[in-house]
Amino acid sequence: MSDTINNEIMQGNFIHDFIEEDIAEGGKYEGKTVHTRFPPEPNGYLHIGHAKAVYINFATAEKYNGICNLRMDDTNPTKEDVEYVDAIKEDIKWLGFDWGDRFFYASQYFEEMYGFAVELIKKGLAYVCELTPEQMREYRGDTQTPAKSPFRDRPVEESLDLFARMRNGEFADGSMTLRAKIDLASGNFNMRDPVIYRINRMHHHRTGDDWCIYPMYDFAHPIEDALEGITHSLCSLEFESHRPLYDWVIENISAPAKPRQIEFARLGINNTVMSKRRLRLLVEDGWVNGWDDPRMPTLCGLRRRGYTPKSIRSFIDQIGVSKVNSIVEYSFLEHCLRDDLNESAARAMCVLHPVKLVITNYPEGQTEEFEVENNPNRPEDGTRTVTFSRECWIEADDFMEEPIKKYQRLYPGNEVRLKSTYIVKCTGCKKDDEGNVVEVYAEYDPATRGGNTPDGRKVRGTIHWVDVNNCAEAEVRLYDNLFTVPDPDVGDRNFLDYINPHSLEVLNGCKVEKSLEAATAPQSFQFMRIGYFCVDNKDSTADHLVFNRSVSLKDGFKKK
RNA sequence: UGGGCUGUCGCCAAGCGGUAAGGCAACGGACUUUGACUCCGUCACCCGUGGGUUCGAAUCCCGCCAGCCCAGCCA
Repeated sequence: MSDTINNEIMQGNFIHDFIEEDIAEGGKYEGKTVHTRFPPEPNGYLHIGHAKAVYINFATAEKYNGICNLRMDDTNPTKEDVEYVDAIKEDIKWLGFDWGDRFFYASQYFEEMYGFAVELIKKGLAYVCELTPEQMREYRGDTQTPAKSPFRDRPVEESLDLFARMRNGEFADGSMTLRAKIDLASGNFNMRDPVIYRINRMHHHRTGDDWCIYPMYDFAHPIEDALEGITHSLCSLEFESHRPLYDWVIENISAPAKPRQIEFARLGINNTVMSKRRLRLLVEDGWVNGWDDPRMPTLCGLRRRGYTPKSIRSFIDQIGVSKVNSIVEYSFLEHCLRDDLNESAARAMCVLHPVKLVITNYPEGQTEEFEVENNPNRPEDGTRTVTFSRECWIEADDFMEEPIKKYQRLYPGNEVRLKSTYIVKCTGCKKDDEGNVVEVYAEYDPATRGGNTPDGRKVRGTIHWVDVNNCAEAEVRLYDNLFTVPDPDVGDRNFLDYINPHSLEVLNGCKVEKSLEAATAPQSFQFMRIGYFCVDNKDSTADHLVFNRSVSLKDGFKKK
C-alpha cells in the first residue's frame, strides 16, 4: 500500500467492532490475517460511490495489517467488457490503492464452482429444475404463500446427469436451471430454492465459449471469497438479505474458509446521479461526452474536473461508515478538495472576464519582472516570474463605477493592490455607446513595489491580473451543469436535474499567465465554484491553478 | 402485507445505563498581498414516537410511526 495512505487514519466504525470481535474470539478467526476484497462487475466505470467500497475494503485490511484483493465479478458476460476491467484497474490505482499481485476474476473459478454445485447435488441440496422463467415467477408464491417447486424431489442421479448435460450444451438457453434446495416457505425470498446456475450461451470476455452455464452471484460470490481466503467480505446494504444464502453456501460446500459478510450503507450525494444504469444512459445517449466527462461523478470524470485522489479518500474517510441510508451534501466533497488543494496546489493567476486596466502614470514601453510565490503555504515550492507593464487584464467585476456597500476593490478614488506588484488608485473608466465599461484607469504608486505599503497605510482589496503584453489566451469550458434528462422508465419525469449542483455560465476565453501557455494550450480549464481551476489535460497529473476568490460578484460577493 | 435493516442538529456522524464528541453547511467577529485561507464565537435542555424498568435511559424492554432492501434464470 502506498505511503500516502498509511499516513491517513481511518475513522473507527462498526465494521472494526465486528472484526475486533472476530479477532478476540480466536476460535473462529484462528489468527488469520484480515483479508478483504473489492469485487466490481466490469460493466461500467467506477464512480465516487464505488470509491467508498474500494476505500472501506482496502483501508480496513490495511488497518489490521491485512491485505485486499481486486476481483472482477464476471459471472454475467452479457453486460461485461474488457474495456471496463482496464478502466477499473486504472481508477483504483489512481485512488492510491494497490492490490499487489492479487488480481483475480470470478471466472477463473468456474471449474471449482461447478464442482461445488455437483457436491450440493450429491448431498441432496440442489436439483435441476425445468420451470420456465415465467413459471418460476408464478410458483414463487408471496408473503403469505410458500413457493412451489415441482422438480425439487428429482432423484440425485437424475439431477447429476442433467446438470452434466446442461454443461455439455444439450439444452436450450433458459430451459433448465440448477436450484439450491433450501426452504420454499421462507419469509426471505432469496431462500426459496434460489437458482444457482442458468443456461445462457453468451460469449465471455475471458472464457470465451467454454461455458454455456454460468453461476449466479449468490452462489458464486461466497465461493470466490472462500477460495481466496477472504476473512471479511464487506459489501453494501442491499446484500443484507442475501447473507443467509451466503452463509448457507459456505456451510454446505466443503469451503476452504469461512468468510464473514458485513454490510454497510452505500454512498449517496445530493444532486448527483449515482446509478450505473443512468450514468450509462448519459454516455450512450450523448448527454455527456463520455465516461470521463468532467460533469460525471465517475472517478475519471472527477479526475478531469480536478479532484485529487487524496481529496476523495479524505472525503470517504470523513463521511464515516454506518448502516443508515444517507445522502451526503456535495459541499462536503468540495470542502475535502479545497482542503487538499489549499495545501498542495500551485497557484497561478487567471482572469476569466477580462477588462483592460491602464496604469496611466506608468511609462509606456516599460516592463518589469516580479517573483511570485507558487504556494503561500509552501515557500519550498518556489516562485515564478511574471511581467508587468502599463496595461493588464483584470476581472470585470473587480471594478464598479458606483460601488455597493462594503465593496473594497476598484472604484474611482479607491486604492487596491495588484497582487505582488503595486498599489494602484482608480481614476475612472471608459465606456462604450451602450454604457459597458471597456477600460479602467488607475495610477500606480512606485513606492509600493512588491505590493508593500512602506508608509503603513491599509489597502483592503487585492486583485489578480495578467500582463496584456505577456499573457496567453486559454479556452474556458465552463459547463452549464444544470440540464434535464428524461428517464425512459419513469414516463415524463426526469431522473436528473443536475449532474452536479453547480451551474455556470459558459465563457469564450480567458487570460492566463504566460508561463501557463504550454500547459494549457490545447486544453481547457475546468471551473470549480470554490475558486480553483485545474488544467484539463486528461491525465492524472492535472495542474491546479488557484484563483483564490469566488469568481463573480453575483456568485461570490454578498450584498449587504 | 412475509422476511431483513434503519431512525441522534439543515447534511454526515460519535455515543454501547451516568446525564448529547467531531466534521460539513449556516451565522457573527478578528486577521489577511485576492471578500480565499487561518483564527475565535454561536448553532440538539435533547436523541422518530408512546409507555415501562431504573436512583438515573439516546443507550435496556414493549407497543406504535416513518423510511430503505428482498419476491431477476442481474450483481
